Amino acid sequence: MTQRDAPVRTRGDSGNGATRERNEREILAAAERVFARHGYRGASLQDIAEQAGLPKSNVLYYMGSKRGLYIRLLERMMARWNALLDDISVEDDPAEVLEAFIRSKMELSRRHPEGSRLFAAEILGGAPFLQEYLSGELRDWVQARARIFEQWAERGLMDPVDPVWLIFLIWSATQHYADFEAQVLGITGKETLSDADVERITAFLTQVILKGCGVRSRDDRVAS
Amino acid sequence: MTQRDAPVRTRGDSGNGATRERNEREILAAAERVFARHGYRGASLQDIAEQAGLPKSNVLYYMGSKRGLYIRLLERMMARWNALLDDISVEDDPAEVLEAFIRSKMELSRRHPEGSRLFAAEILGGAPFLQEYLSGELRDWVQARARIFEQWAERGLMDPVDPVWLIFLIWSATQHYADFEAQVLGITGKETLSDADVERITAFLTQVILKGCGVRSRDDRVAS
DNA sequence: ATCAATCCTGACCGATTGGTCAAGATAAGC
DNA sequence: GCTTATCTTGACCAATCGGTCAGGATTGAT
Repeated sequence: MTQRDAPVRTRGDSGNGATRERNEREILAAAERVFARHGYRGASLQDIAEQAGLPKSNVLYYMGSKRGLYIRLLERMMARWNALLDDISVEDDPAEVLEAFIRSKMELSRRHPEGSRLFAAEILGGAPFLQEYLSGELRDWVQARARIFEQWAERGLMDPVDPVWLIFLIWSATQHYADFEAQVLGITGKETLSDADVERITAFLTQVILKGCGVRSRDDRVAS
Repeated sequence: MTQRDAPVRTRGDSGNGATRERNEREILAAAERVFARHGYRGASLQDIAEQAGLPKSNVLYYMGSKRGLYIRLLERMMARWNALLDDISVEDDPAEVLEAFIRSKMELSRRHPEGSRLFAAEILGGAPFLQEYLSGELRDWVQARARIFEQWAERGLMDPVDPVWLIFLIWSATQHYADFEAQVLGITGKETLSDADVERITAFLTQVILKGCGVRSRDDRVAS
């Protein structure tokens, strides 16, 4: 019952510190795959350990517990997410902002499909570990964006659509290609989605959503 | 290893047949909840049995095996899905068809949120039980719709957008409110989505998607 | 070379997993 | 009232679960 100290590596990170780093990376990658595929309960440390090429004990040595490993993965994904949430202002061009919004979200789903699916599985299961984040940080972020969208609408730069539903629309449409990849591939008959496919999808979503919201570029504001 | 016959109830379904029916319904409902929340691997028969108010042995008596129960639930959900896939023709009005498409998909997600999440969890896990369905039946269905959308575009009734991406857009946007319910509620601060909320969301999606695809009603075809 | 800290892992733990089975309870047909 | 088929369930099984721990291997500083 004594607390096992997390190994603190103050110095000498070269040498075998490289092993540690590689092992941790391998474990995190394997765990992300397994948790994404089977959810928190359905994932087994044995499975994760095998995919990481390590004995199960070693996984626990590095990560402490299944729960801790899972939370660490969630936090890593939230960090990736926050990294692309730069501030926007009412003065920005709606078309540019929305396109950048769609594009960056699409890139995130593409660059980290397993993390995206891990997040999806967490929400699907009722978000037991993320409820605070959703109704706290993320909620504030959404509210802030929503207010800007409304101001754009007041200035006639876009239709007066409900900004929160708009954000959900963009999230769902972009996340779909990571979370439902199996469905997309099965229906299209492709084995993978190429960069060109993703580019076409991004362009399609941008076009439909911007047009659908009546977004006018700042340049042709006069010509309604 | 002898095959356990599925109890065949040829006659006398009244009387205690009602018990059977009620038990089966209860088990299926409980199983849908548990599988949706935790995925196939993460769900436990013990949990399902408790939620159904029956001993675990009884669940196995009715359903045979975990795998069989899961497949039965998937098939029930596919049946619900197929029930609203009525045929459409090039002669139909694109605006009407697309709105009905969005609306019926939205209603399905609302009426059977657990089933929707069960389906989502299956796809998230790589669709191990549904791959044939996806690359078979469903693919054909999508291709057929896609061809009609293209013909509408040729006739100038809508923009020449890629019809498959359009179908995915509608699927993702509507399914989002069931699958990511926890996120939607957390961010909006609501406890549930009311009928009025759903109606507003449906109207929003219809408006944005139809406008975004440049759908013109058959009536004002002349006035482009 | 020595010593202490860190790393690594096989053996093991109680709990839980999906599934089996035998035996008792219940109901229907004659 | 008896027989037969269906229903119900606690006891039980091997396998796997997350986690612990002792102790050997490895490493870096001196």
